[in-house]
Amino acid sequence: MAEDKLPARSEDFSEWYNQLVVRADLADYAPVRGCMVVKPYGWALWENICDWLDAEFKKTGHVNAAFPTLIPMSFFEKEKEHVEGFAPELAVVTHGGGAELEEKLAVRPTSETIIGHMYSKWVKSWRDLPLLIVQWGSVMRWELRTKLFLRTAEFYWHEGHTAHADEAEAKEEMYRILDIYEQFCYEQAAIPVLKGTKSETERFAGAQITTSIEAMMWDKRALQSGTSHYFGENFSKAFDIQFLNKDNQLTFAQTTSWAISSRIIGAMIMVHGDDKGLVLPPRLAPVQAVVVPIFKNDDEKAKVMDVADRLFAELKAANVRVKFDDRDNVSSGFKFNDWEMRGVPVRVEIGPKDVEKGTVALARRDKPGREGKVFVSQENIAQTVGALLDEVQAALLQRAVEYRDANIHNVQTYDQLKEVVQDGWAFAYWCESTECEKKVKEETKATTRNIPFDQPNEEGKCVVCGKASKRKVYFAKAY
RNA sequence: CGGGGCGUGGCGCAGUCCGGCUAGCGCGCUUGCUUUGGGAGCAAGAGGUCGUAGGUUCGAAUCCUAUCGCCCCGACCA
Repeated sequence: MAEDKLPARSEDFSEWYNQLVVRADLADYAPVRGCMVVKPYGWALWENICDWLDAEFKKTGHVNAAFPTLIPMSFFEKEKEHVEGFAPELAVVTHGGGAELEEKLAVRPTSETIIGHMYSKWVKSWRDLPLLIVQWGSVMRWELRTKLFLRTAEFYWHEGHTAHADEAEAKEEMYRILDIYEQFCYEQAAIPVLKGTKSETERFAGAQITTSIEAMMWDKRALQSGTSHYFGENFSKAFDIQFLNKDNQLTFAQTTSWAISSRIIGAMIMVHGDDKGLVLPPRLAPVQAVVVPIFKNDDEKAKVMDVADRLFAELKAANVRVKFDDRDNVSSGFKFNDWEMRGVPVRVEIGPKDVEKGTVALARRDKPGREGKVFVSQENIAQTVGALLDEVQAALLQRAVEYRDANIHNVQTYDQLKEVVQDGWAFAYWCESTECEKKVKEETKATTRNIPFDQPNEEGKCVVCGKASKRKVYFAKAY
């Protein structure tokens, strides 16, 4: 049954990923080039991600709204850098109702322009600020090479767009959101991320400052997992977002935008997954525990089902997201493998021997095979499972932190840098010049990921050119 | 856009060079019986105008022409 197994993660990481996404039932290939269909299981995972973030945004004063999918082409021309950044990947609607349109419409690749246009109508007084709006939806970028969740032509996300009266407040907003993203990654997704500022070349088209969280995948490549931008007056000038301040002076608003996309699902796959399939962090897993009954004949079945039903009900009553696998057309061995492929954190196995002894077998997904299996009492099953879920959540994060830290290397020389980025991340002083950054990219394919905020106030030498430099940056090959 | 590969039941493929009978195989699917503590077995079934259009021929999955699409590697990217 070799064809039932995934390709080994260590043999062909890319193929492992491609097959895993489909076989874990997260998504399927759509009939449109580069697009995916997110299946119910994948969407349930996405909803759990969105629910947590949505609650945090609301706690911090944000509100949700919806803007159109289609944006007049002329809007893109208003901000020079923005149009240069996005024009190549726009999908454009040229016809409507059977006739050619007078003005072509772009399918939104991001919504700064149309939201900027509306903000100019809505912002007249300092009393209208801050304006803190989040849009949940999808956007489209005509990517040349796509991969499910990581880079598809259409992807799902939330995009926050805020307008503020002054610079300090806008910057505070940018950092506040980045902190929420960081907290989400550590506490919910069990993905350790590194916060920092993007270099000028890696900056969002039209931003003055782009901050990001960067995560290390299992193959040690970096994945930008969330971004938060400060625009200064770039967009408010382009779209004329002006208000009268308390001193009756006409002032341009300060704006920000920020996003986490469905790409974060790709990050979870590539950080936690193993040769048996997906491994989901308990807090976000659509199914946290699955009950698998095991029996040989009708007599056993009756006894086992009776207990399994009871345990299932207890777990459900304790608000564990639990599933009862009562399929009678597949063997229990098949079910074990099936739920492992889907990444369910805890499996509760109940067979005739357990019924006799008053036990169940608990298998934790992060430790496959016998190592992760323990027999526990049926008493207080919800408590036991709940504690195990917490343990798995913590173990996943710890493993990911250790892996990340073991593969980031401080480097002093350019030769060291070149070697390290072949299979890891390099952390080094950099003079922040585009030339040095470009040289590294051309010679190693590694790019600067971000410059961490908190750095000791020390002076070093740029790892590329040797010039005096104050801050260190992460270099890594990125997705 | 440059290089490479591929379109044949739901999926993965064989057959194409060298045209020939009713287009095969594995997985999956349906039904039945036996099974179920790590990917079960047997039996009987359902399912294909061979990417599309045209041409050559007594006869085309196979040869010719055109066309569409997909995948992989590179350049670009959340």
